[in-house]
Amino acid sequence: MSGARILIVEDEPALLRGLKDAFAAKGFDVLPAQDGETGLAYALSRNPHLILLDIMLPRVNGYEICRAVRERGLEMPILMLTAKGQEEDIILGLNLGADDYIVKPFRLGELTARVNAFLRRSKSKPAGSFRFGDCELDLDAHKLYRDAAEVELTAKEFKLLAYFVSRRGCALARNDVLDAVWGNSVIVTPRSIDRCVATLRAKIEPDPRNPRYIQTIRDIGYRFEPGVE
Amino acid sequence: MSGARILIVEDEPALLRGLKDAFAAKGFDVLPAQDGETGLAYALSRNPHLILLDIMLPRVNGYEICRAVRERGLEMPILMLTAKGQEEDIILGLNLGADDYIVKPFRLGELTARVNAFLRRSKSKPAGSFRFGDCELDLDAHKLYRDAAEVELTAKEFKLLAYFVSRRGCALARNDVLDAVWGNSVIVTPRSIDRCVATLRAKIEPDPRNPRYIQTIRDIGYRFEPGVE
DNA sequence: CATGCGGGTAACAATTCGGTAACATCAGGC
DNA sequence: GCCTGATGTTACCGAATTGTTACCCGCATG
Repeated sequence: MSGARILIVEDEPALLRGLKDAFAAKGFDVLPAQDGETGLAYALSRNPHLILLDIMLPRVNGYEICRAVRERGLEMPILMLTAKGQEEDIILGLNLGADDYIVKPFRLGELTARVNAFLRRSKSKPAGSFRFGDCELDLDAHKLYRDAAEVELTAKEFKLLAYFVSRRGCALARNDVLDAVWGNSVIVTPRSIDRCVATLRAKIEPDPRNPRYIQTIRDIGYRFEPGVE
Repeated sequence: MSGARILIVEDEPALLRGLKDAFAAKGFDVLPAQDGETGLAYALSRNPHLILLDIMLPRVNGYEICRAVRERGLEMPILMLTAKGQEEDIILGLNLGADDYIVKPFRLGELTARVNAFLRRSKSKPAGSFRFGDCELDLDAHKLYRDAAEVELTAKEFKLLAYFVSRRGCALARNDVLDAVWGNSVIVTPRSIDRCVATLRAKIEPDPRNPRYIQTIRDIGYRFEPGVE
């Protein structure tokens, strides 16, 4: 998480300095702003990964900054940081597109934990690994393990399984699967899906004749259900 | 418009009920759980779009649920909801993969604003689900649950029920139903509708001979009435 | 060039779904 | 209360969908 660029907009010099030092010490790249105008300018021009935003600011207040940022389609997390603890203020802030609303005085530990929580979420991590039943799909290494033994998957099978995993629990129409796994430009018989599903089942299902993970929905397509073990 | 599915895990009956009613009134589909064990089972099997999680729970506590959910690669927002306001608790919760940590007592308005903020941010726009009586129709998974038990629906039945749900409370002429569910190109006997309605009733009505949800309007067609509880 | 493999198609079997028909029942008009 | 048309119910069958097996084509490799 280190290396993330955080914009901190806070007009009180002592607090701004404290926050700046604290986050810088944790390895963040801090962008400090002492008033609303420069804060907004930074938000729009420097593409911070996250914004800590005081509300009571000279020139442009935090609400306006929040709205302006969202109006331009920017979607980085915004954490409002303020002494105004009235419920209406909080709701207003959240409805303007803020993601969190932290009331002063706050503890630094909690603040950084919340910041990390948001950065963790916004960091896209398509890779990783996923476990279901006695299988583990390693998305980084492109490998499937079953009971700690590696199972060979062909490229198509892997892509299909990865797609299933990413949309677990959802009914997937044949056309969606075709678009996502085969690509919408290629022209293949829809039966190719069934074929590929069959080979996948043979490799991951405890009982391929009675599929448990890859269920078929007649007239629709398939659904991948890791389920509860 | 069907709403997002929210899992609420809370052991105090009064609070659970209050939250359930409040969110249901806002159009959410609420999945209530009174203890950690069922909460975890729901979280893993029912794919909620967001989880409200009490920490102090009988059997399995909120931290464990949170960790178990994240370990399986599930990424829905988790909002912890608890009386433990110590900074260490908050940090622990957030580091375990929770997205927000709300200290009791809290205001309902603030809670719903935070819930909305997270749902707004979640990228995919799921179709959501819809609850009526003891049934829940999951539009994403193409599944129907009745009393937490899955009921198998055929593709036609599902499409018909989904259409009914989308036009709940309206009188629906046979021709409208035919166009919407069968497609205006296919030519079928109007009786096919009755047939399909009959099988649907058998699956969702408490007393299929005295339909409560799918009412027939003589000489017109049908009307789906989820009713109030 | 043979060989092996990935993966797509074709053919066949098994299953299920959904339409239709036929009969029963119900509701409303007279 | 009877008649009539509309809807509920049941049974059945054709057809479409999917599972399964076999085969073929293109490509990489030695």
